[in-house]
Amino acid sequence: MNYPLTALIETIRHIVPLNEADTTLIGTLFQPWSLKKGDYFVQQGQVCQQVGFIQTGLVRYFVNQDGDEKIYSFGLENDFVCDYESFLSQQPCRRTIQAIEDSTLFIISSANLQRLFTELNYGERFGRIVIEQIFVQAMGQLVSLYTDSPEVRYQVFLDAYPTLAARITQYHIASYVGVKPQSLSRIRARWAGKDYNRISSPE
Amino acid sequence: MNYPLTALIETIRHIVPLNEADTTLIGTLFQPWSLKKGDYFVQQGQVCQQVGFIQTGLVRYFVNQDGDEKIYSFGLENDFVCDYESFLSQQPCRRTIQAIEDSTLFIISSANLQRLFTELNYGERFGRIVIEQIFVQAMGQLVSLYTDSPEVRYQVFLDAYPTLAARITQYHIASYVGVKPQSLSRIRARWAGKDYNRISSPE
DNA sequence: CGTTCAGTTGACTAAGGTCAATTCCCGTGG
DNA sequence: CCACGGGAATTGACCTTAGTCAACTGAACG
Repeated sequence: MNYPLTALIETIRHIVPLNEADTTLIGTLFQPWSLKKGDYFVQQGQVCQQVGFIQTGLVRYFVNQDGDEKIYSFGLENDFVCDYESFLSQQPCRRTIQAIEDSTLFIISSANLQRLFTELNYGERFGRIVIEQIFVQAMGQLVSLYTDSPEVRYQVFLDAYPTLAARITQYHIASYVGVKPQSLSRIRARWAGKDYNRISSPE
Repeated sequence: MNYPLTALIETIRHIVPLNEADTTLIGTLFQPWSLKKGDYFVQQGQVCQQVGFIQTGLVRYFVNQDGDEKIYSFGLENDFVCDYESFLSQQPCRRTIQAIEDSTLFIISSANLQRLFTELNYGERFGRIVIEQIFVQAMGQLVSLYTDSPEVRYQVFLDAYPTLAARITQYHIASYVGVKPQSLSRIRARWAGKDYNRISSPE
C-alpha cells in the first residue's frame, strides 16, 4: 500500500476509531483515481457504482433542466463524493457529478464498501453516520431554499465556503444560489453601493 | 395485543417479508397514540424521541421563520412520521410536526426501534430502506425547488396528492408550494382563464 | 492585435410580495 | 328562518426583484 492515504484515513478516523487492521483494510479496498477538469464522476442516466474521496480537486453536483444546469452542491478536498440516491438504489442517476478542477481521489466499489461496512470495526456505524450527515446537509439546503432569499443564500455560501468563491466562476455560484449570473452580479453591485465589508457583517 | 395493527403490518410487509414472530414483535413494540387537531407530534427545540405510523389523520412538517411557517411536507394515512434528523442525532428539532386533523397513530420509542432493527428478521434492511426512501424524497423536493416554478410545483402537488388538496387550506398548499396564499390564488385564476381541466392536461 | 469568454450593465418584462378591501362560505345565535 | 360573525379565499393597486435579451468592458491567450 503505497498511496498517500493519510487524508482519507484521518477523515474516517474523525468519524469512528480505527486500529491497525482497519487502516490496512482501507488501503486494500480503495484505489486511486483521477479526473481531469470537465471529466464526469458520474453522469445523468448512469448508475453510480462507487463512492469517491477527494484528495485534491473540486467537483460540482448538478441537474440538467433543458440545458439549464442547476448546481446544488460542491465536493472539495476531504469530502466523500457520490450520488447516494443512485448508489443506494442502483437506479440511474438523475444528476451529474463533474470535476471542475483536475482532481485526485480514492474510490471504492459498491462491493468493497459492503466489505468495509462489515469488516471495519465500526463499519456499520461509519456508514450510518455518513448517510446521516448527508441527509442533514440536504435538509438544511431544502429549508434554506424555502426560507432564504437569493441574497441571503449568497451570503451563507460565502460564509460557508470562503475559499471556494475564488476558485469557481460566478456562473457556478449563481447556479448554486439559484439565480442567473446577471442577478448575482446585481446583488454584488447592490452590496458594493451600501456596504464595503460584507464578510463580517451579514446585516 | 388487540389494536388494529393491520395497516402498520401490511405497510412494513410491503417493504420486507414478515413472519408470525415478526408481527407479534411489532405488536409489542408499538403503542397506540392519538393527536387532536393542532396537537404537536414534536415541536421545534425538542428532541424527537419516537417514530410514528399514521393510521388515520394528517400532519404537516414545517419550519417557523420569524412567524412565517414554511411547510415542506405532509404525512398522511400509512405514512411513517418523524423528524429523522433529530431522532437519529438526538439533537433538538429545527422543525415542527403538527396534526392538522385528529389523528390516530402507533408510535415506537428509540429504544424499541433499535430492538425492531435487531430482532426483526429483516430489521436492518427495513431501517435502511425507510431512511433511503426519505432521503430520496427529500432530494426530489430539493431538485424541484431549484428547477420548478411555483406553478409547476402546484401542478405536481395536485398530481401527487389529488385527494389531499381538498382536505387542507390554500394557506397550507401555498406554503408547501413556496408562495403566499394570494399568489397561489392568482395561479389558480390564471388557469381558470385559459384552461378549465387542469388535472388531465399539465400543458 | 484580435479572439474569446467571464463579468457587468441597461432596458424591459414577468411574477411574486405586501397591504388592504371585498367576497364567499359556514356555523352560531337571536 | 334569518342576521351576524369570523375565517378562508379572492381581488386590486403598487412595489420589489429576478428573468431576458443585448450591448459593452476587461482580462487572458495565442
